[in-house]
Amino acid sequence: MFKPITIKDIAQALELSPSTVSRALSDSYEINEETKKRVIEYAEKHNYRRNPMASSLRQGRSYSIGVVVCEVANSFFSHAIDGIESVAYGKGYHVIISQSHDAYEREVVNIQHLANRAVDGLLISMSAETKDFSHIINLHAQGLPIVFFDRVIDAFETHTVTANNQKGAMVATESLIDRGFKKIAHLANAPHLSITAERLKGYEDALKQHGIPLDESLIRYCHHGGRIQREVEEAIQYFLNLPEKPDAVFVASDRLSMGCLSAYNKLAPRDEHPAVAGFSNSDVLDLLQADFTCIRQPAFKMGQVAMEMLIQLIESRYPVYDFQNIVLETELIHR
Amino acid sequence: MFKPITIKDIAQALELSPSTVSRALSDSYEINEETKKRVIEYAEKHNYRRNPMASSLRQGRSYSIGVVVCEVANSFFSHAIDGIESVAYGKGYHVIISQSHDAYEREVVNIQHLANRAVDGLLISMSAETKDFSHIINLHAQGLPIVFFDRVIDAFETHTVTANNQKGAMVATESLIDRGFKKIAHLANAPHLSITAERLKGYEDALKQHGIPLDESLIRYCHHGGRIQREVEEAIQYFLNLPEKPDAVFVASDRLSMGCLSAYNKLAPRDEHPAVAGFSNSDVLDLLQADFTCIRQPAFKMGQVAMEMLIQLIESRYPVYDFQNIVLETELIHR
DNA sequence: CTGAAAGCGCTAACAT
DNA sequence: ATGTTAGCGCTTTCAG
Repeated sequence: MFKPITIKDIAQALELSPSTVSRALSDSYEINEETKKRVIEYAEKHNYRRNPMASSLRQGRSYSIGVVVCEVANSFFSHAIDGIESVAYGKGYHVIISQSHDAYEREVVNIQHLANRAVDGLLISMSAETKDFSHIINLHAQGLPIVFFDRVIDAFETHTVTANNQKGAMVATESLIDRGFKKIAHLANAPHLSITAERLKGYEDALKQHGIPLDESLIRYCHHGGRIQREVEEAIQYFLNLPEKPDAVFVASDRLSMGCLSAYNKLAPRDEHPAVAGFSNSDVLDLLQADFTCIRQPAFKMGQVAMEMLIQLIESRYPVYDFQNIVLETELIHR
Repeated sequence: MFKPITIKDIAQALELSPSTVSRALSDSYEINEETKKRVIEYAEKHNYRRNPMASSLRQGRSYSIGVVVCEVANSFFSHAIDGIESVAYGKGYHVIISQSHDAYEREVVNIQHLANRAVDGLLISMSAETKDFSHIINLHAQGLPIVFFDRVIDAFETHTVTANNQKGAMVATESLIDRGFKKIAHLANAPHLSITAERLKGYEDALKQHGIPLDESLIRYCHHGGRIQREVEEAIQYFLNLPEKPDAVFVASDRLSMGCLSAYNKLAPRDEHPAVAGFSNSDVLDLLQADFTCIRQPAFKMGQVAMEMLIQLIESRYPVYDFQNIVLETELIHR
C-alpha cells in the first residue's frame, strides 16, 4: 500500500544514524554542512516527507490548529478563514476547519474531535444553538489554548476578537432613520449569542438618540440563526401581520439578510417590501440587491488577529494571564 | 500544559494492563463485560479521549481523509462537502478541508501537506490553474487512494464522480434558444478543466441541433475560473464591443455567473443586459436575479458518492483495478 | 560533529 | 479473559 520513505531508510542508505538524519533535516547547527547537503538531497530526490503523526506524538505538538465556525459557505467566515490561513501558513501551522452548522451537537462532537492532541489550539466562533459551554470550559481548564472570534462567550477569560457590533448596528439603524424610515424592525439572531446582544444594543442606541421609542414588538429572534428558513419566514410573516407594518428592517447577520429578502419575496408583493440594512460580508447580496445597505466586518483582519493571538498562547512558555479583547471597527457600505 | 489522561493512567487506576484497557475501549469481544463497564465508566468520568496521533501511528491509518477544493465559499462545493461529511462521519472518518483558491501552488502545497500519512485518502476537485499533474500522479503511484469529483483528470485511472455536464450545458443552452435568443455567447471556465470541455460540447450540441452555426468569437475563457474579476470584466467588455452583441449568455459556473452579472451591472445599462443561463448551485443568485435560469448539480449526492468510493478504495484489502466513473444528472431550474 | 537509546500513546501478536 | 512485549517514526537527552 502507501508506504512512504522514513528517516531510517535515509539513514541506512547514507550510512548515518537516524538521529543525524533527523537533525540534518531540521537544519540543526550541530551538523556538518556537507552531511546536511547529502541528507537533504537524498530526501528530496526520494521525496521524503516527515510523518506528522510520529513527529507530533514525540514532540507533544501538532503544529496544527482547529477552527470551529458555524459554516464555511458564508462570506464572513470564509474570509475570516482566509485571514487565519494567511497567518498560520506563515508560521508553519496547518489549519483544520470544521463546521458546527449552528447545531449544538455538531459543535460538541467537532470540538472534542479536534481537541485531544490533534491540535495545539482552537479558534472558535460559537454556534447559535449552544447554551451549555461545558465542553469548551473543560478543555480550557485542561490547558488547551482557545481564542474566540466574532461570537464569543465570557465563561472564562481568554483572548477574543470581535467587530464593534454595537457601533455597527447603530450606524446601520441610523442610516435607515436618516433615509426617513420611522418604524424600524429588528430581525435578530439567536438570543444567547454575544453578537445578538451587542447588535440589539446598537439598534436601541440609534432609536434612542433620534427620539424614536423602542417597540419590543418590532424585534424578532431567530433561534437557529436563520439556518431554518421557516423561522425566518415566521418572523417576516409576523412583521407583515402587524397592524402597522415596519417600513424598514435592520437585520443582524448575513444569513438572516438572505433569508429575510427571500422571505419577503415569497410572502409579499414587491411594493410592500421594507428597506433593509444589516450586517453582511456577501459580495452577491449587495451586488444584486441595489438598495441593501450593509455593515461589513473586517473578516480577513479578524482571522489574522485571532490566529496571531492563538499562536501567542500556544508558544508562550508560561501561562498567560493578560488577555486581550480586541475590537475592530466595521464599515458602512451605502448604495 | 495540556496533559490529557492516557490509557496507562486508566490501567494503573483500575489495576489492569494497558492492553486490556485498549481492548475494552474498542469494545473487543474478548473482554469481560464487567471489566468493560468499569473501564468505560472510568474513562468517561475522567473524560479520556484516545490520542489519535498515537493510534494512527500504530495502526498506519488516520481515519481521516483530505478534501481539496478550490474554495468553500461556493454553494456547489459547500454542499458537496456536506455530502462528504455525512458519509464520512457515519463511517468514523474525519474530514480535513483545504482550499486551493484555484491556484496551482496552493494546490500543490495543500496536497503535499495532506498526503504524507496525515490522511488515508484524498478527494480532489482540480484547481482551475493546474496544468501539471505530477504532484498528484506521484502520490497515486505511491498508493494513496484518490477519488476525483466534479473537476477530474485522466492522467491515471481511478474512481470519479461528475455531473452530466454535457447534457446540462445542452439543456441550459436550449432553454435560451427556446426563449427565442439567436446570438448566444458562452462564458467558459479555464480551458484545461474537464468540466470546461464537457460544457462547451453541450453548448455546441444545442446550437447544432437547432441549426445555429457555431461562432468561435462568441466564446471566452476565464483562465482563473473567475477568481480575478478583471478577467470576467474583460470577457464581458469583449462581448459588449462586438458589432453584434450577444442577446444571451450561457455561463459555465457559479462563480462566473456571479462575476458575469456583476460585470454587466458595472459595464452596461440594464436594457443592454443579455439573458443569462448557467451552472449554479447558489440559492442567492436565483433568489435575487429573477430571470436567471440555472443548471443545478447534485452537489450533496456527488459528495456522498465520492466519499463512498474513496472509503471503498481505502478499505479494500486488495488493489482495486475496476474503477467506476459515475455521472449524475443535473436539474434545470426555470423561473 | 555523530551515535545509541529511550520513549511519546497506542495496539496487536503472542503468551498465559 | 487478561498480561507482556514490541514497535509504529520521530526527536532528544546523553555519551562519546
